[in-house]
Amino acid sequence: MSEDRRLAVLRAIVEDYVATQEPVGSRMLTERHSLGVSPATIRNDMAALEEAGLIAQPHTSAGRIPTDQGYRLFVDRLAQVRPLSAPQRRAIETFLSDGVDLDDVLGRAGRLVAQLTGQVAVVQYPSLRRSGLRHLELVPIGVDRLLVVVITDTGRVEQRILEVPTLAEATPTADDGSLAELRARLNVAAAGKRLAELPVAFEQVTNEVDLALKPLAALIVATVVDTLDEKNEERIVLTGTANLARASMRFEQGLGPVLEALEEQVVLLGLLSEMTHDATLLSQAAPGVGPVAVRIGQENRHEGLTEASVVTTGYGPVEDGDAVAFLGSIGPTRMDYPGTIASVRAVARYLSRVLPS
Amino acid sequence: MSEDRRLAVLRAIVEDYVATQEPVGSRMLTERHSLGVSPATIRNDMAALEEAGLIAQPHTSAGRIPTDQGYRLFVDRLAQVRPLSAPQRRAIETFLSDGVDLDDVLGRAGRLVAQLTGQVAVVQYPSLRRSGLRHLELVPIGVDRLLVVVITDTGRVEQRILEVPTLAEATPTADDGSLAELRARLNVAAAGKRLAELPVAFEQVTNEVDLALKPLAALIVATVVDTLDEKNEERIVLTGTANLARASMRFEQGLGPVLEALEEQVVLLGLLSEMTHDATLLSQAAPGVGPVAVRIGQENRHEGLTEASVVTTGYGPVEDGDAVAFLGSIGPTRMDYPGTIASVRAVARYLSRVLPS
DNA sequence: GTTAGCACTCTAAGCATACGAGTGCCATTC
DNA sequence: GAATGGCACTCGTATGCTTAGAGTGCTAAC
Repeated sequence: MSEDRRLAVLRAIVEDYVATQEPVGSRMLTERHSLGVSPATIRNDMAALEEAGLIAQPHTSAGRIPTDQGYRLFVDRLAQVRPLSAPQRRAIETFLSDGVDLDDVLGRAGRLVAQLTGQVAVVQYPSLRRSGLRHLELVPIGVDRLLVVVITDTGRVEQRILEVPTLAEATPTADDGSLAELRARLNVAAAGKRLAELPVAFEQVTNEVDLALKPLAALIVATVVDTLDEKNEERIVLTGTANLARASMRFEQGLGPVLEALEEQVVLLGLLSEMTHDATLLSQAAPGVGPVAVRIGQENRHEGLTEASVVTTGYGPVEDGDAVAFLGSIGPTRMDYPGTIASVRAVARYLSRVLPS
Repeated sequence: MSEDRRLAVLRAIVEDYVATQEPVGSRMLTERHSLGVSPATIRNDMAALEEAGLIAQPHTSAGRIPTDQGYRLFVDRLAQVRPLSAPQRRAIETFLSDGVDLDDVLGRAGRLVAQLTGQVAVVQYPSLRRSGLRHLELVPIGVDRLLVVVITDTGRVEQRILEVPTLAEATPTADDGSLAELRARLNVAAAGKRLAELPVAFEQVTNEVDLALKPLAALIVATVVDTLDEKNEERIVLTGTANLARASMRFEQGLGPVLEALEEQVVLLGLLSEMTHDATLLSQAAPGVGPVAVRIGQENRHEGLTEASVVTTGYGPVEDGDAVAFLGSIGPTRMDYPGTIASVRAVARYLSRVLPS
């Protein structure tokens, strides 16, 4: 009994099932794929595959469908990379480079992935902590408020309004002059640093600065640090939710749980960060391209996502082996893995190229 | 035949149908509501209501369900305002005031509406054109780029990166000094103006400024104007899409079309702006509260929304009779209109109060 | 190791029946 | 004239039954 043919059968089952959405039997298989053997032989192989937990039958007299483990094996060893067509690539590139700012570019990236994969796209904004600070701006508003604007080298802009009831009293000289000084000092201190390193750098500034400015400086530093707080630092865009509805029949339990899971950004963020660090899930790191991570069905620890698979990859500059941000596609376990992987990877690559440098 | 009782019957039908999701017959009606008449009488009334196009029966031997026009009449004349409970109000207020910045506050508002109504919430960011400019910031990036940050008095921050290949040449003095001057001039010119009026004000600055700075100034002005361009100026957040799935059975045609419609921001924006100007759809403008607009089923011109109703109201400061932005809730035609209206109105009110002033 | 044949299983589809909720109408009552 | 009780009628849904077909597992032959 040839091991190779068994795997060929598994691949055929996965491909057919993904294409037709229906359990595939031994006869169909021999008809559609030229395996060179009879249905009976296939049946034997299928029995073995089922024994190995790679396929299963929904009910006794139905064809086979791949299990999560079957998909896993398919993705890891059987899937053939199918690069996008040249026109597709060009479309991606031009569409992305038309973006006017970060919001726009990431929005476009999401729409691209959603359209290419026919699934839900998820795009994570560049991590604040891993970004560098490009500029810190302080804008006084009225008499007792201060707008703190943080601009990263990845193009993210975060702002926070600061109530400074003591702005006028404690720093009577805090006209634009001394505020400008403070701004200049902070910017110098932050130059070239990553945002995660800022607290330390800023502390020094707080110490060096005029006594009168100290409380204000401390407040500003606290705000910036708070802005970088784990909870607030990540931001995610979802696109293509409508695609889910079109594929709703593919979810046994309805898409309620799936939508719920997707709506909880916490869940998504957890998922993404897990996938980043889980090396065993990384698949086919082609040369020159970041690895693509795939999570299949139950591998997502989340209850609402047991019937879904997630395909992600990093984009943007890579630092310390970790990419700055991630994007991916989410769909039913029975998805077109090669196509999804190719799309996600392509968009990520062009996105990295287009992003403000 | 009492006209009053007929309307009472309509109200009862709407309320029962919304509650049970099933066509309501004459018997049920007499059992659940004390109308003081027999089923036979109700049947006569129902025949009249059907004649008037206010109710219909899905099939010959089923109960009646309200038509879009039936809901319309219910909303306009029969719905009783049901204010939220005191704890609910307090919850809204505290939850909203915990927001740290505009993004956060509007996100919270969306989640509130979604949770209160059990439907999809839509929140429009304060219109840029109707906002005032609080501050315009110019940040040089590298040698040939300029980051233009526009901060409105409604708390919105929009940024755009400007490629200025001639920054170094055309304005060799364009160190921080002359840039600061330009910034100062622009800010002075813009003081107190609404963003829509900026182009005119800025043109003057462009004329007054040093010859060397002119091209740069023109470029900046063009960028700001472009940022305010109709297409880019509006931004919308959707929340609670998962709620749709839970109510998916209420949409005959599945929620595919609905999700598609919601995902097209253009559609939503059109809808919102139409509703703003369509006075005939405004319902019950209670004293001291902005009017709430309701669109029912086919009244939404959009194909995907024929089975959906939209409830919106303005929030934020009112200028020239128009609110600065809108928020609302979208659900199946068979929704709890009084509840939805109350929730939307309440959140809008507190939102207006909490927003940065 | 592969194949053909065959009995067996189980689902989906079709169909006929029965049930019941609800209506419309008419004759009757107040 | 409005409200009511009674009654025949409609029609969708649930139920039970049968059938067709796809697919399997097993065994014996190649």
